[in-house]
Amino acid sequence: MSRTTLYNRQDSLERALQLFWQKGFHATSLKDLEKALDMRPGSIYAAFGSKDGLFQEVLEYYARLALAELEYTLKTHSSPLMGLAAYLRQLGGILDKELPSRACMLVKSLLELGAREQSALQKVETMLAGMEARFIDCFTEAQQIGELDSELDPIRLARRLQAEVMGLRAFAQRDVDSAAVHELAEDMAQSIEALRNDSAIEST
Amino acid sequence: MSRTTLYNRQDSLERALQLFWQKGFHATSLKDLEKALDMRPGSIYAAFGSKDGLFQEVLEYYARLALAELEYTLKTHSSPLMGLAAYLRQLGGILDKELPSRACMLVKSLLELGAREQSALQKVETMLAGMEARFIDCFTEAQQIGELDSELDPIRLARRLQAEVMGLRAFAQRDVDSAAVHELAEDMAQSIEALRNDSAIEST
DNA sequence: GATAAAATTGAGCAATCACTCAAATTAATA
DNA sequence: TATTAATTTGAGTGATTGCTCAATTTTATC
Repeated sequence: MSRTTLYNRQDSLERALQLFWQKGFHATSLKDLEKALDMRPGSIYAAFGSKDGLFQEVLEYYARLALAELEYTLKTHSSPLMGLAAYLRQLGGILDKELPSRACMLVKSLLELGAREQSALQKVETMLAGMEARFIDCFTEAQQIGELDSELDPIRLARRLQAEVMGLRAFAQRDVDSAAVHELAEDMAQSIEALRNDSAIEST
Repeated sequence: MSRTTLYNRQDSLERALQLFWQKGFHATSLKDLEKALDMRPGSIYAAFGSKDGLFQEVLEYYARLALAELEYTLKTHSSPLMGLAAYLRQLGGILDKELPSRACMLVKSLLELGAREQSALQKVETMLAGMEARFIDCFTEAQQIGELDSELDPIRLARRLQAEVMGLRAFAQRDVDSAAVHELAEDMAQSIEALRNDSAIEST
C-alpha cells in the first residue's frame, strides 16, 4: 500500500522561505515556486493546499527559526539584559551574512499583506506577539534577579525593544554600509545595557 | 487649438496615493486605479506613462508631504531637539488618525520592491537619505546652539532616529492599542530629550 | 460654424496569474 | 509478480495582469 512522499517537506519549506523572504508574497509566483521546489503545480497543491497555505507554513518555519536564534543568544549570555544587548549586536552584522533580505520577514509580511490575506496576517500578528512575550519574560526575569529596576514596566520595555529591532532591520534594508548598521546596533545595545542596575554591573 | 486636461494631476496623485499606500505596489491593480482616478487606461498611460511611472510620482508626492510635516513641526517648536521630540510624540497619535496605513510608505516600498522595480527603489533610497539628511541638520544645529553635546555624532544620532521612526511606525501597523503606540512614542521622545545639555534645559 | 490639435475612450491584446484534474508513475503490500 | 493506493505529472482552465491604439470626443482658435 501507499507510496512514500518523494519530496522532503522541510527542504521544500526552506527553499520556499528563500523566495518568499526575498520577493514577498505577491511578487513570488507559482512558476517561481515550481522551479525552486522542483515540483509540479499538482504536487505543490497536494502538499500545501494553496499558495497562501504554503506561505503560512513558511511563516511558521521562519518564526520557529527566529525564536530559536533569540533563545540561543539569551542562553549563551550571563544575564537577560546582556543577552538582549548581544542579540542587538548580532543583528548589527546582518549585512555581512548573505540572507534573502535584511528585513524581518514577519515585518515585511505585516506591511505587505492586506485583507485578502487575512489569515496569514493574523498568523504574523500572533508571531510578533510571541516575540514580544519573550522580550517581556526577559525583562521580568531581569527584575527578579535584580538586574533591572523594578519600577520599570517590562511590557513597555519589550515593545520598545521590538520597535528597535524592527527599525534596525528596516534600516539595514537601505543601501548603507555595514559599518553604519553595526554602529546603530551598538547604540541600541548600549541603551539596553544602560538599564542595568549598578549592583548588577559590579558583579560582572 | 489644443484641449486643456480634464483631470487635475494633484488630485489624481492624491487618490493614487491612498491606494498605493494602503495596498502596496503589487497588490494595486490598474483596475483599482482606473476606478479610484475615474480615468480609463489610455488616459492614465497618457498622463503617467506606466503603472511604475505613476507609482514613482506618487512616491515623490508622499515624500514632499512627509518632509513638509517634519519641517512644520520643527518650525513650531523652540529648539531642534524639542522639535524632534515633538515629531515623535506626534507619530504616537498615528493610530487615531485615519490613514491608508500606519507604516511609512517609503519603508513599505523599501521592503516590498525588488530588482524589477529598481528605478522606484532607487527613488525610495534617495528620499530616505533626504530624511536622514534633515535629521543630521537638526542635530548639527542643536550642537551649534549648545543644546547638544558637541562630542556626539550627528550622523549616528540621525540614523538612530530614522530607525526609531521606522520601528515605531512598523510597530503601529500591528494590531495594538493606541495607548501602546503613544507610550512607545513617549519613550522615544524622552530619549531625544535626554540628549539635551543641562544649560539648554535651564533656559527653557 | 469650420478646422485642427490635443485629450479621452474602451474594446481588446498577449502574457501571466493561481489553480485543476485525468492520466501516468511509483512504491508498499499481497 | 500482481494488486492497489498514494503520489506526481503537466497540459490546460478561466480570470486577471499591465498595457495599446484606432476611433471618438472635446476645446481653443480662426
